[in-house]
Amino acid sequence: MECKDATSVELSHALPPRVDDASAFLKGLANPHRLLILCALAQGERNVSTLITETGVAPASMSQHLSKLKDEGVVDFRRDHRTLTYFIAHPATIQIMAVLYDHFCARDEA
Amino acid sequence: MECKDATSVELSHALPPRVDDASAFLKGLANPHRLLILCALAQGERNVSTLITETGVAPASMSQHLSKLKDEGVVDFRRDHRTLTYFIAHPATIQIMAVLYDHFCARDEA
DNA sequence: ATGTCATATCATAAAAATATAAATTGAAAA
DNA sequence: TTTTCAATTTATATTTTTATGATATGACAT
Repeated sequence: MECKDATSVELSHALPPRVDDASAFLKGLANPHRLLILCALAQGERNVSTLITETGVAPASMSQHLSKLKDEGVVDFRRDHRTLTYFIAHPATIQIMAVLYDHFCARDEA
Repeated sequence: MECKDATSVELSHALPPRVDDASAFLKGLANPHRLLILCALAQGERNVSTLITETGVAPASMSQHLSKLKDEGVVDFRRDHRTLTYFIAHPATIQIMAVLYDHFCARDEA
């Protein structure tokens, strides 16, 4: 059996034991502000101040969102002098955003 | 510019106006029971009783989950005699589940 | 018309997610 | 060592999500 792509058979047999992890990961992305943050990070790494400016999300809220994204392994950060630089750490993130783009942006759909 | 796949440029420019819709769609999938339901539906259409048996989700809860999935356009149903047959209505759903499979099942990752 | 069965809806309670304001940390400049 | 600044943490209120039990709907068989 091929294992590179997911068929409906694999989805229904292999995914169920992992639905908790998978849904936790999806929950990490399933918020407008976090998607906005990830759109910014998709262009390249950003420090927190920049993310706050670019997205308009309030500082405390930003910290909480970044913390949640970090907990789920979606992003990671590095310390540069006294700023924290965040970046997308998980390849699945970009893949899922690509599906969203295809669905909501590439075609003109309500 | 190519439009078939999403680059980081497209993600950061095209997705932001649609983050509310995109995150609503993701929220539809971001629950263990709903993922379980979708895994069953990935094998083929199912009536509600079958879904209840296969997933172990309680009837009232099942109705609410199906209702939410329907609201987001993830699934749709058809009436057969006196049972309702649900099926996956959105192609993006399978694509996202395939990404989850790749990430959580194809590789052995914690 | 009555009963049965599949499914949905309602009402409610408990848990999780989110935003905001205030206080804290901690690295670096002065 | 005091100040400053970036970012986080804490506390709290609001909203959203979810599960459960009870009730309702609606198609079909009797």
